[in-house]
Amino acid sequence: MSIRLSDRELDVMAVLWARQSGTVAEVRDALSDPLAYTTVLTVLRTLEEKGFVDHEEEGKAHRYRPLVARERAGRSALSRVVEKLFEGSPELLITQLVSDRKLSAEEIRRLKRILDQRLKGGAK
Amino acid sequence: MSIRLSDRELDVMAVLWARQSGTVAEVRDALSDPLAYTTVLTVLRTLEEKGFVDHEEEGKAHRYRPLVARERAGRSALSRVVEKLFEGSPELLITQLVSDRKLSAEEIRRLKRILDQRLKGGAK
DNA sequence: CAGTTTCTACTAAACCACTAGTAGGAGCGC
DNA sequence: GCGCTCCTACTAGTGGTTTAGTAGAAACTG
Repeated sequence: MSIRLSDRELDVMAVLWARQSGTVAEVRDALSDPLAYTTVLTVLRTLEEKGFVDHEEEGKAHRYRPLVARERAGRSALSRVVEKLFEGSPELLITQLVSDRKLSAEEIRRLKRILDQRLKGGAK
Repeated sequence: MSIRLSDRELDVMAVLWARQSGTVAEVRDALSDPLAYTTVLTVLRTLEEKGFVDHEEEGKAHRYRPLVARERAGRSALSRVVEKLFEGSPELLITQLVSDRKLSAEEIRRLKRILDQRLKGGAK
């Protein structure tokens, strides 16, 4: 089942993924855009409504936790991008990413190692 | 400058990228979802307003052409995904894509070759 | 305990995405 | 020419996203 997050929801989730959990005030402080307290609260509530986060009481405040892992959300987003913008070909996507030289030599070497492992143990 | 396409706009752009150009009727036929003629027209018009497509007269109809390349749109979308969902690390993204075993052994070998080339000639 | 701060719950307004209908022009078919 | 079809232009409604204000409870501050 695919995960769908709006831009702002994604910002908020990113904070929760990074910190494991957060109150409204904590999330608000961590966001790069200056938003009203109640705005952040509203976003968290809609995220909860959609089942992407949870909360427990902490004093009189609520502490929110992500219910979906960053990996799962990443997978979802990536599928969409591959599908719509890279003709369904992950290879094409990686090729473009690599040729855009956003990777250091060290990272490229690490990736080669990962590919090798996949080639060896990969089947199954 | 970053390119921003809504879901439906992306569907339409995908058709234009695939066919090089298209009239409203052609795009409509190529879309997988059954949309009203005027709906497709509206999407094309907003795309034009945003500067992502162009059109020329063709008889009494309009023939639309993409003004942005698929690569550029892909780059934009990918940056956002890397940023928000993979902690700014393209390497992490590729790692997940590869470990999700969406790639055949043949594709992995091709990728290794690309990485090698980047390692050799890569520094520019 | 009165004032201030901190919090949630509720409400709301602006904007955009998405969908499609209606009007009216242009051309074809007979 | 009359009707049918195909086309654009304009209009509009629904719903989601984003933002934030107001109300009122709870707790801290002196």
